[in-house]
Amino acid sequence: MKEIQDREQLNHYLRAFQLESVFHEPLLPHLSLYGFEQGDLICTQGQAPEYLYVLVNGKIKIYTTSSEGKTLVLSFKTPLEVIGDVEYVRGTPILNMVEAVSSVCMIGIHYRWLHKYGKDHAPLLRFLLEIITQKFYIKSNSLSFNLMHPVEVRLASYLLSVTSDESDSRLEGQLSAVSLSDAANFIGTSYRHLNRVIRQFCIKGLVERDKGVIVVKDRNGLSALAGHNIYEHNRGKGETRL
Amino acid sequence: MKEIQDREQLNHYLRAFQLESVFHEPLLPHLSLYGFEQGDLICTQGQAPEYLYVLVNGKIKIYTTSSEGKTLVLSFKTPLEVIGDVEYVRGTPILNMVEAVSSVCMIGIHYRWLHKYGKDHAPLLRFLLEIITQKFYIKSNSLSFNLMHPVEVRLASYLLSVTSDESDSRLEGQLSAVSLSDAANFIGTSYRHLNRVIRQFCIKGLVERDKGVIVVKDRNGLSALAGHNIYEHNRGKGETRL
DNA sequence: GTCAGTTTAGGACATATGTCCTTTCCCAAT
DNA sequence: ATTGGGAAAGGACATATGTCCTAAACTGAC
Repeated sequence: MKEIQDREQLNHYLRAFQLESVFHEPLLPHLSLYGFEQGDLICTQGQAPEYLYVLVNGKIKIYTTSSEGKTLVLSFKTPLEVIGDVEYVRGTPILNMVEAVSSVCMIGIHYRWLHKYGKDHAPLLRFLLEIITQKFYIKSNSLSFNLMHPVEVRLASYLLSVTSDESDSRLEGQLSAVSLSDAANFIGTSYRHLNRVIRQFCIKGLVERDKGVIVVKDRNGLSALAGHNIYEHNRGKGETRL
Repeated sequence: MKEIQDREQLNHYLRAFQLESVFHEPLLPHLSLYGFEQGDLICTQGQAPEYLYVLVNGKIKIYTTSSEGKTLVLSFKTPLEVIGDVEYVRGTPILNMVEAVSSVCMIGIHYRWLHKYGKDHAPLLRFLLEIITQKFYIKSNSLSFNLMHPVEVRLASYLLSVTSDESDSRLEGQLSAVSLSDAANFIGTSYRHLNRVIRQFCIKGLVERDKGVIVVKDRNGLSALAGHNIYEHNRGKGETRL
C-alpha cells in the first residue's frame, strides 16, 4: 500500500461518486488516497481496524479462513463499495481478509476522525446505512441461493455475473484475474467438484475451456440453468427513501 | 393484528429498550403498539411495505418462498429487532414473509413519518445502522457456516442456540413452538435428512426424542460437534463506536 | 375403544459433493 | 528437443443429502 498524494484525484473521485456531502468539510482534510497492487493484502482478519476505506477503483476479494484451514470467498467487489464499515459500527476486530484482485485505489479515513466529525453527520450515516443495507441484501440473497441450489446452478449464475461486467469490451467473457480455485471457494464447493461441473458444461456446449481459461459460449443456456437468480454485484443504488 | 391503545405500555417499552432518543419528540405521536397472535402473518413477501416495526415482545420467524415452492427459514428473531428496515432504506417491496411464532408485540411507525421527521435524526440513523449492521454480521456468519459445514454440525449448533434462550428456566431445552420442519428449513436441509441426523444424535446419546419433542441430553457433546460456531441470536449490542 | 384422517418417522434408492490420489499438461531451465 | 517440477484436470471411492414412497404414531369423532 502506498499513499497517493494527489488532492486533485481525490476530489475527482469524491465528485464522481457524489460523496461530497457524505464527507463534509471537517472530514475532508483527513481523507487520503491509497493505492494497492494486485495481490496486496488490504485487511487482515482479526486485526484491529483503523481505517474506513472506500473502494473507488479496481476489484477486491473478500474472503475468510476457517479454523480448519478452509477458505471461503465471500465476495468480489467493485466500486462503489466500502470496507471496514461493519467493524466501525460494531467496534470489533476485522472480520475478513481483503485482497486486491487488480490494482486498486481506495479513499481511506481513520476511525478517529470519522467518529469525531461524522457521528452526527446525517449524510454520512445515511450513506453507511445504504451501503450496509445493500450488503445485507446481497448477502441474504446469496445465502438463500446457495442453500437452495446445487453447484451447477450456482456456477451458471456465477459465470454470468462475472462475464457480464468483465467483458464489456470483449465479446467472449473470460474468467480473467479470478482463478478457478477462487471461483470454487466463492461458490462454496471444492475445486474438484467445480471441475466436474465445468466438464458437464463443456459437454453441453455451454462453455469451452482452453488452457485453464473458461470461455462462455452460450449465455442463454446458462441463464436457463441459473433461473433468474444471478449473484448480485453492486448495482447502482436505486430509488431510496432516505 | 390489532392495535393496542396503551400509551403507558408503549412508553414502557421505549424506556426498557432505550429508544427514547431514537424516536424523538416529533416521531412519538406516530408510534403505535401492535399485537399479533401466534401464527399471524406480519409481513407478506412482495407487498408494498408501509410500516417499520420494532419487535419488543415475543418471537417471530422470517422466511422466504422460492419460485419452486421451497421454503427457507432465514431466521428467528426476539427483541430487540427491527423489521421493514431494509425495505425502508432501499425503497423496495417486502423481501420476506414474517410470521408470529408466539404472541408478539411490536411498535410500528409509518414510513411517511419516519422519513419526514427522521431522515436527519442522527440517533435514529445510528440505531438503524447498528441494527442492520448486526443483521449483516449474523447473515454473513450464517452464510459461511452453512457453506462450510454439514447438516450434522449445523443442527448441533442450532439446537444449542435454540435451547440456550428457550430454557432459561427449565433445565432440559426443548424445541417448543418451532416445528421440526421449520428447523429443517432453517438449517437449509430437507425434513427427511434432518430426521436422519436426529436419529444419529439419539444413537450417540446427544438428544432424545419423545412424542415429536427433541430433548437435549448432552450439551457438551453438541458443543464439541458444533465447534464454536453457534448461530447467533440477537446478542445485546456490544461496545460500538457510534 | 375403534376407525379414518392427518401428521411424523423411516426405508430405498438416486444424486450431489467431498477426499485422496493419479494422470496430464504447461513452462522454464538446460 | 529434453527433462523436471508444479499446476491443472480427472478417476475412484466414500459420504452427504434429496426425493419418493411406505410405515408408524397420533388425534379427534363417534
